[in-house]
Amino acid sequence: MKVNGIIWNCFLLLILNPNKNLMLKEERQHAILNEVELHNRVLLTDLAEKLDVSIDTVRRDVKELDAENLLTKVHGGAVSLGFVNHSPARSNVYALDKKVSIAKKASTLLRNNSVILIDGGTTCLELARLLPTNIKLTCFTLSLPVAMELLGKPNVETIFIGGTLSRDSQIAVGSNTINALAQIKVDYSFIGTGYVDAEFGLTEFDWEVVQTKKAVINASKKTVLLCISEKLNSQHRFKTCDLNVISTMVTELEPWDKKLDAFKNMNIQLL
Amino acid sequence: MKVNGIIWNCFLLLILNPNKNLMLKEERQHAILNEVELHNRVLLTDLAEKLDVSIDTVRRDVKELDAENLLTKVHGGAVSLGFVNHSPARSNVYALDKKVSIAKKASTLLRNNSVILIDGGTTCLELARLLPTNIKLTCFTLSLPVAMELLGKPNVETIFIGGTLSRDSQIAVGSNTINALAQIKVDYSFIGTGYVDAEFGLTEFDWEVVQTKKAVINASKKTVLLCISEKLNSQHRFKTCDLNVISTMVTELEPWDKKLDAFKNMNIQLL
DNA sequence: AAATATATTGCAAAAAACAGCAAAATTAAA
DNA sequence: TTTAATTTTGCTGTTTTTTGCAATATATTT
Repeated sequence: MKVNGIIWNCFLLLILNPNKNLMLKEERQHAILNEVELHNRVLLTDLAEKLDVSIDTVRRDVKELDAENLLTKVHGGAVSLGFVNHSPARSNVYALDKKVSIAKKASTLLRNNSVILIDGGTTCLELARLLPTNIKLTCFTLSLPVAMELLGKPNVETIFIGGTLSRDSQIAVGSNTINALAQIKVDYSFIGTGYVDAEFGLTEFDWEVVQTKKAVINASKKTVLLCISEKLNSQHRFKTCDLNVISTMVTELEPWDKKLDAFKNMNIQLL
Repeated sequence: MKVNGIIWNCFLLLILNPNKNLMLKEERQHAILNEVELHNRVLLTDLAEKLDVSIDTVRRDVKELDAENLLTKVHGGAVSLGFVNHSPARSNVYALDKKVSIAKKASTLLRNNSVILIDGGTTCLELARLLPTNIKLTCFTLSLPVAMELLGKPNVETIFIGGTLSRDSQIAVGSNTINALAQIKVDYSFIGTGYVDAEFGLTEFDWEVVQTKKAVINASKKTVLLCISEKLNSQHRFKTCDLNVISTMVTELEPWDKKLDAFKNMNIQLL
């Protein structure tokens, strides 16, 4: 009788479990936070689809997370705190240790008197922070936080590429910026990306950011992509470029890691 | 894989069930804790099933464990302690000092759809911070901190004038900046100054900054000087301009204050 | 100004939490 | 061993929380 009940429950479990992906609210909010930290910006509709709940639920979750100061709710979506919060204390950068290791590896590419360009995003910001102090650099940037960081480096001459400022990415965008970029050619540009896929290349959430990144790539002899492995094999709406325009890709993984297999025969230096 | 786990649980249940009476409360709570630590989260219903006790019992257990701070009880289940995010709890408390009154007075000059330029310096930064939120503005700036501040204003479109960044003043300077400024004409520019004197005009410590400020003044129909009274009647090496090119001077003093006597018959609006 | 997208609000169904109570199990004492 | 006291457990009905839906309001874009 009792055993019958157990068998019955087992049966039910077997039948029903694959269908229902039951999720705790906390778990869901955790996933949302993760997504926001990873991509800096997400749409409520995308979240709802990904988590398989109604948009209302996602909206309520985001509202709560915003109230707890864990992210910033914006019209139609949410952005990470780091993007609107200009506090020098970046203790809450997502996957900071990975980004630090990426930045360290990337900085080995630098030579004395190199002319470089550093893009926006938390990984690039980390590079700016960890630039070696023993070599002289001329550094262009269009990111406000990166520029702030570079000002603290005595060995770096910083040139800000002006233009209309994008609120959430905190970088200069628009025609002005693109024109200014057209007039320079740097040795290396270090760029981040919202999403990267071996097949679809680099993609972004924001169309204007894509235009700017394209101009950045054109303004550099070699382009270095800084990207934590979590972003590999993801994609979004707007395409920046194919992977073959990237000279070097830096992740926190060892170059021979299996996760990088898809990128190995693509004429990209893996670091 | 998931199904295998379920089958395995069923099997365990069937085997172990006759012994279930041996399971003490403490033992059960230990099992719950184990499950939570293992999977970071757990549903009460799953626990009840797994441990073959009523949901109420599990609930009470989880409640106790929560009271002992061994896990965190949430609606529908429990999550491990490390799982819940401890909020960074940023406290954005910034003290409003005397410059606020200057900034407030200056902001009364603004009209809807005004195109303005805000210079660097702490007083100008305060203006950026206190810009009214109810009128739309297009705002140029060459100051990094001001730009950061402006990004937080939803009603302000911010354009950064690029150029080489000056380390100590945190503004863009140099030929690039001056060229860019030559191409715009704003309604109002709000500038600070290192030193001001009724006779000698505006002077600065830094030659490059002077060049930039000159270009700013040229790029504006009207120039507003923001200046705390402490700076009145002081001068330095490099001259920016005479006082007669200034349209409005804003101090924290009342316009009729005796300290402003020297500026009263100079065709300058005192605010 | 119209059209679209996003927010807000109220509501109802489902799930979960809670409080009180009685049966069962455990413990303590005779 | 038996009995009484205490704790634990499961059940019931009620309250609260969560969630999705629909209608309305607000915001954004064209």
